[in-house]
Amino acid sequence: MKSKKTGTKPLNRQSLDKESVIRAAIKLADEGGLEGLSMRKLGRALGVEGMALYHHFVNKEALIDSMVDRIHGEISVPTITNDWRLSMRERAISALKALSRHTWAVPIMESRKAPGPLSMELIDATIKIWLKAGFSIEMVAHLVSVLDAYTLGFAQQLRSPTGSIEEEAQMGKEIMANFPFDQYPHVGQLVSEVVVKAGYRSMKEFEYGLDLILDAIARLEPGK
Amino acid sequence: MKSKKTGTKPLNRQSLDKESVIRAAIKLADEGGLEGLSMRKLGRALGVEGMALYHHFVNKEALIDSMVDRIHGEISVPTITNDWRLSMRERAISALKALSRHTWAVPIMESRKAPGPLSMELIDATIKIWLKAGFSIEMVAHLVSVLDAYTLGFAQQLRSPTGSIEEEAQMGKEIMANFPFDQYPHVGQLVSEVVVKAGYRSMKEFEYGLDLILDAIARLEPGK
DNA sequence: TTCTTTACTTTACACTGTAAACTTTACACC
DNA sequence: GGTGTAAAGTTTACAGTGTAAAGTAAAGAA
Repeated sequence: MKSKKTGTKPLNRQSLDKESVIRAAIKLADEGGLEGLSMRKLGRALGVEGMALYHHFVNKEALIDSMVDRIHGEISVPTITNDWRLSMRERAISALKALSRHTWAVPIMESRKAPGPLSMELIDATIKIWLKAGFSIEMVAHLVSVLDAYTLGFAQQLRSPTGSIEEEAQMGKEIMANFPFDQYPHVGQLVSEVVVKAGYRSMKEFEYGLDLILDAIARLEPGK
Repeated sequence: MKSKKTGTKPLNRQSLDKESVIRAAIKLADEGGLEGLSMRKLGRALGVEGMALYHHFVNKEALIDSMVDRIHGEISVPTITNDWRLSMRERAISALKALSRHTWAVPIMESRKAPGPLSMELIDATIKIWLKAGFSIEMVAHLVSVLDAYTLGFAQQLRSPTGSIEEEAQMGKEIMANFPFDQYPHVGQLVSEVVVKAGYRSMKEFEYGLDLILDAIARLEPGK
């Protein structure tokens, strides 16, 4: 508490480093969801007591912040081209892929208190492209909002309670077996004629809405 | 376990009924989020021990299923008119209002194992309108998907960690105060020129994207 | 009065996040 | 070397969680 002349900071032995903790935490969450991630389990996975993690993260929230930022980092930062449509299409598809790899992240992607550097990087590059395409800053806000909302919402809809695709297919059949067609005829039609098909709620389905929105934006392009 | 000739079912004294439990649970979740809702707290709010609730719901999941269905019930079922655009616009706005009243519900709206009757009612009526407008059932699947994804995703973005609007405004100022403008110039521009303004992330912002999508759909209308 | 059914309570258990105090280790400086 | 310091990891503890299992009480039927 008194003098601290030691300029060189002592970097003691450490079996834990932030990066590997975050990686292990994401792995656990991928397997068992966010509620399947506990500090003790995570510690065990790293060969350490749960409390040891508190030397690297002030609390679980901080750890989750880092996890979320790393997911943002998995979304490919759009490169500057003269084709904003292509850039944005790729960005959205990359985002959806990242989110479906880590469905636990979907509900918390946009609602963290402290946006990390990777997410800032991504959003900055995105805005830059819109501006380069000639849209006003107010317009850019609208465009980012609508595209991110659609992507996030679609990813949300992918989150099934079962998890695996096979289980979902199995469940779909069970639902069909005793579906009250007389009560909800239109849902019945949609389920039996469309939903049951493989590929529903797939990347193709996502791209349909994405292109619909991108087309609409293209019609707003300045100078068109 | 043997004979049960008693035709009249004995409805003993009961201080609890499903409906009021669900209402109280929603109130608790509105105030403290889903993670602020515990069986014991809910019991306390109802003047009863937490375990008493398990006579009305097999477990907490079942209770949450009921809560979610009730939120679906707060979304106004679109009425049949000859103007699908108006119906769908109202439906989406009503949905967003319901979701912003109950932000805890957003991440779990579409991912429940057992869709309740109120949500089935709503989706059935919605599909009916699309079909009446002349869209094919495959197309209806696309349209429902894109509109619900956008609505859900926008609601998701409304979920702030702080909760109250005032707190958010306060936080916005703090962020602005030491924002690294040199590092993320474009985000900086967007934040300082658009985000800070009141009304960003408001119903108006939602309607912008909504109309963009509805316009795009209108261009696909059969016979146009 | 006694029996049955149901609503609710009590007790218990394994699990959660994390505060506080402890032990161990590694280096800096004498 | 010895000594001091600080960080890394462990132990213990506490309040809170969902819920299984067993107990209690009250209302109606016989």
